[in-house]
Amino acid sequence: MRTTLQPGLTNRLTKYLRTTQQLIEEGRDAVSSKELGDYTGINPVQVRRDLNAIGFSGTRGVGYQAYDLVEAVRDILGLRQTYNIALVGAGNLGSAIAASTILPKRGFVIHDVFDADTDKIGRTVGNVVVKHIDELAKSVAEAEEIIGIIATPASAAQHVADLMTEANIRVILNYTDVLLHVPSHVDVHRIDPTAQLMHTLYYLTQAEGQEAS
Amino acid sequence: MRTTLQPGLTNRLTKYLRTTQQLIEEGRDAVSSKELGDYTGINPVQVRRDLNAIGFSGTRGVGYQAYDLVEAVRDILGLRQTYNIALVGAGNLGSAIAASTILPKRGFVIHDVFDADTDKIGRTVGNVVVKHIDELAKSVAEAEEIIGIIATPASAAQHVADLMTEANIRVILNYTDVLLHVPSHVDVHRIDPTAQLMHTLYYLTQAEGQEAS
DNA sequence: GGATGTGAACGACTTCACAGCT
DNA sequence: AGCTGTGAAGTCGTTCACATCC
Repeated sequence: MRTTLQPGLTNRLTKYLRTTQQLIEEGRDAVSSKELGDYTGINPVQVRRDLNAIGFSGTRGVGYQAYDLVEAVRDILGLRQTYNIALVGAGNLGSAIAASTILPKRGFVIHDVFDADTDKIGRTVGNVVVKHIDELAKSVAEAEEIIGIIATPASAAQHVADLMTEANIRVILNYTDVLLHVPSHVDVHRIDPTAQLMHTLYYLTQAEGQEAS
Repeated sequence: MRTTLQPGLTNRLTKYLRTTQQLIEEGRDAVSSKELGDYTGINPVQVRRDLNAIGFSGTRGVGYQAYDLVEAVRDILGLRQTYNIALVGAGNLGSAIAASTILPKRGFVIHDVFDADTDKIGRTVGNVVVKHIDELAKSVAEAEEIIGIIATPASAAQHVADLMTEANIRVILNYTDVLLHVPSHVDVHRIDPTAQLMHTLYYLTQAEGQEAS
């Protein structure tokens, strides 16, 4: 009986996963709920409740076994498989994304890179040769890609989104500034650094205002 | 009596702000709570409650006046001022960030760009001349910067974070993959595209598993 | 008709407090 | 001593349903 987990829980589990993976890289063996709470901004009690909810136990006085925790969460979230990604845009941003280690470490592989600029076709970005955007549909089908990243100039974003939709891409990561219009079965995620900034700055300026009292 | 808004609310307000601004760019005049809900993933009822909570009213049968809404939210969040940002890392990623329109549109200005590579010093990135990382403390003080962006290779990230902390930076946007250790008065935000991916893919694969029934 | 505004019930998250293991 | 595990109370967010107004 594999019941679907609640949205909030899956969200938090991914955070535990990322921070624990990184603590392991630092050589850590066990992690406490307090630590996970500090790094993720989630209440320690909530952390314990969540890990408990997925049937994972720690040892009192010590914490949770880091490696086991990672495995347990990956199992629960079904993150054992690798996903191929189609990246469109081979400029500065696209090159940076293709070269980054963040995606591969989490089981995502930039399998194809596309661009409309014929000068860029054939160049290598990351480990991948840049293809022309016209080949997107074919490549996406062949590599069974369901995730697309848009790292083009803003002016091309909607067009690329349309191409991706036609090619049966289901999830789009949008690094541009434009609001994409897509069918409801396609999930768009914006990478917007200001979202977090605005939120934080509100509290920062509030705090400053109160320091006078 | 300017009471501090609840965390959840400010978070949601920033989302309404961004999408409304972009709808305005598309020439839209009025927005409905349903639309805002669709684009932000927030329940329309919640949208109405939130706008109500900050004392902003729409017109029934029509929606909310887009321009007025933007102004109202900016007032409430105190986002009238402009913030200068210190960006460290003038490689592909740093260049892309400096050239992007996302930040300036929201009142953030990349005022200084730093790098450790002497070959890059003096080059222009975005509209800014790259300085050596040693000048960070001085520049940050002069421009009264409280926000720093780390767009360096992962190996340099912690060192840069230390420099920023010493220079009195209060908010750090971390584009690298490493877990930064900073004093508790410094806010670190990770730009991690996989966070949203993992969450979405969980539901996508769950749904596929159930299509058979 | 179409959208806002709002009461009421529900569910999720937070927090306190404390028992229990190592 | 330190950290997990958990009951219970309180707060916040979500959703349904429907009245209200343009």
